[in-house]
Amino acid sequence: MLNQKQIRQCLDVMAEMFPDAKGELEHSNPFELVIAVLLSAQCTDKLVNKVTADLFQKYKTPEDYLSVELSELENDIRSIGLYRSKAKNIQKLCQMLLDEYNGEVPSSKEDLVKLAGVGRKTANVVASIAFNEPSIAVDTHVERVSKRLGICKWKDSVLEVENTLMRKVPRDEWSVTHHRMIFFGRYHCKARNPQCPECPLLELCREGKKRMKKLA
DNA sequence: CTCCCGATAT
DNA sequence: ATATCAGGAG
Repeated sequence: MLNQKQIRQCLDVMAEMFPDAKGELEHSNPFELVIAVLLSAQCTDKLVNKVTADLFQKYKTPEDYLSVELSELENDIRSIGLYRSKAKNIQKLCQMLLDEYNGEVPSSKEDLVKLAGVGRKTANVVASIAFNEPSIAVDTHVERVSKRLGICKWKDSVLEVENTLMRKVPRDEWSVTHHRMIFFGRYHCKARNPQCPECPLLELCREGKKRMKKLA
């Protein structure tokens, strides 16, 4: 397990590697962001952007999403995986916004997680990006990177990973750290073919050293 | 825990 | 061919 100083080192190296890491889901308001993040489950953000380019032209408000048949909305997001449950959740979410939040996206995480199709990870992303609330959303990348480096334990749940990161990382760095860990995981510490040989963090990475030994 | 599920990289 | 992709609900 990494100590505080080593974790600090990880954050600094990631900051150097990805100085302007930020969310890559295209949106122009909180409502579009919620839809985009909901769609991004088990799917690349690149594909989400391709779909939302047309989607956001056609649907501007919660009422717009509710004005069409479910099958039509399914069709509009078909190229994204899990499209049936996502389409259903979008309509349910829109109805909830109209019924309980005056048609506006709520800004608190407690309210966000109540929305259909919005779990803890999505709520954290929306709260962080749209409402500037410090958060560390733990997605597959953040979880994998944290566990490989040894910032947390292998069997930790995503909630435990989130709590550990919030304890070890200064609050005012939560949001940037979240984005940098995602970039680090997406482009360098990749799930399939991690770039261990050329990794500046190899010396303090438990999993990295294990992989190098196996490679030799 | 399983299921949802198409696109993409390897 | 198959693992993986900014997960969440039942």
